Amino acid sequence: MNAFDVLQERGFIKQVNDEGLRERLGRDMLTFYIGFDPTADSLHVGHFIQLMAMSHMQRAGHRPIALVGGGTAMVGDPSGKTDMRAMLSAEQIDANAAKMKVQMGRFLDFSEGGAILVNNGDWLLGLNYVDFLRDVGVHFSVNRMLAAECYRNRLEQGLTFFEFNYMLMQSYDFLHLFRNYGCTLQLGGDDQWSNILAGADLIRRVERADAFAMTFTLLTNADGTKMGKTVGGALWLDAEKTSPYEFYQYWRNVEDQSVEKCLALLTFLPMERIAELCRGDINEAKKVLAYEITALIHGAAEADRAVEASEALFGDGGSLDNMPTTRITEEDFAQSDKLIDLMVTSGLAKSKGDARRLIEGGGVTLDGSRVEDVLLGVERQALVDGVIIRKGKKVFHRIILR
RNA sequence: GGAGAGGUACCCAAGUGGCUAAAGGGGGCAGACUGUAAAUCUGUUGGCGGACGCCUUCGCUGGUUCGAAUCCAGCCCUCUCCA
Repeated sequence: MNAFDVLQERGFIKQVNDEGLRERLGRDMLTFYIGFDPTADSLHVGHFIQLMAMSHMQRAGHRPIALVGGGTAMVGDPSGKTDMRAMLSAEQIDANAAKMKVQMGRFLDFSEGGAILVNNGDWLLGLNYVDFLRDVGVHFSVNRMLAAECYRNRLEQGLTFFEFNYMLMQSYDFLHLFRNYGCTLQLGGDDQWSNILAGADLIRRVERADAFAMTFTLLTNADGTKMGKTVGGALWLDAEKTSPYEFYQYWRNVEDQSVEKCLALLTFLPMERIAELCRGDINEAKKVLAYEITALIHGAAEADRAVEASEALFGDGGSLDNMPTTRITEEDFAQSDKLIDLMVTSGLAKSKGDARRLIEGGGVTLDGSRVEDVLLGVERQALVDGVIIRKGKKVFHRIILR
């Protein structure tokens, strides 16, 4: 099946610069790339959707290049941002890039003849300023750049010349990959549209060759806000930063309206199967969604454990072994046996005041019974056996004295 | 460099001497209703102590005052117009 059709059917495609792309994807093996900013030490859901797209493309026979922006991260993309980004050191960027590659390995086959990983720092950092201006800078019209959507709000907030150059750097990346790997297609999030287009235009001008641009839909909730936000910030793909249980729960709680979209974009289930699932009990479809995504990111074993823990808490049966657990020591217990203190040490409450308010509001349960007394102490023996504190409907924590 | 406007809690935003831990909205958290969904309604949203209480907070540093987010001085930062 044509990779273009697969991506379109699944709802990935937002914009394409040239109608001829579909035909090319059906006829030739194309080399394409997506850039990833190594600004954090883990990928998140926003990257996830792009990795899925790359994987679909690779399965259809095209060659992916994953570009880590070690050079561009030194500047920071101003698109859609309201402030200049914090600048990262070269060491941080390298460390982040290394972690990201491991995560990408779940989606891409980096073996011989497969996907390629490159770092644009390799060619950007050594550029000569004047040469660059003469070779690349001449092809850019400041007037047009300023008119671009991606700079609009920055014109009000203030945009430094430093950041203004980001577009040239990313465009040069595309040109470089075209020259060295025959890369003719760049994919990315829709916020990258201007940057990607600029690169394709550069190739057309300098090399007189076809270059394609395609962007993906942003994963949003029904109300238009970005999906993948959690209390702690982003929903990370790294198990250390977002536990498989939390990850599973996030998808288990996705709003009904988004289930079908997420199944199409974030799992490899066949479209017929997805349609069938969504025609049935949407709540069951959501379980499949959560399981599939978790298995994709963390492996089937972790996904099973997340399901087990969830069933233990929300349904009957299942095992409690996978619940977030805090162990306290005899000294901790000697300091205080108060429930509110346990809630603070386990992270269920930000402060004692917070814990107290939660109890007063009737939001805390200890081993299944609602807590009424703010000053409640917990028995030593109960703690040795392990108590389960529940905050609200969904947040559980086990505490064991040891 | 010159002129003007402004910096208040997670965000937006009111407040211009005591009644202000600081209106209102958003967001967050919790309760009710549900399906671990959405929508809706209610409560809550600085810290510490059982409560009456105490401590810290309105860009920063000093000052005036019995008393300051609020008045004064200096400094830092942001925006707008001019150069």
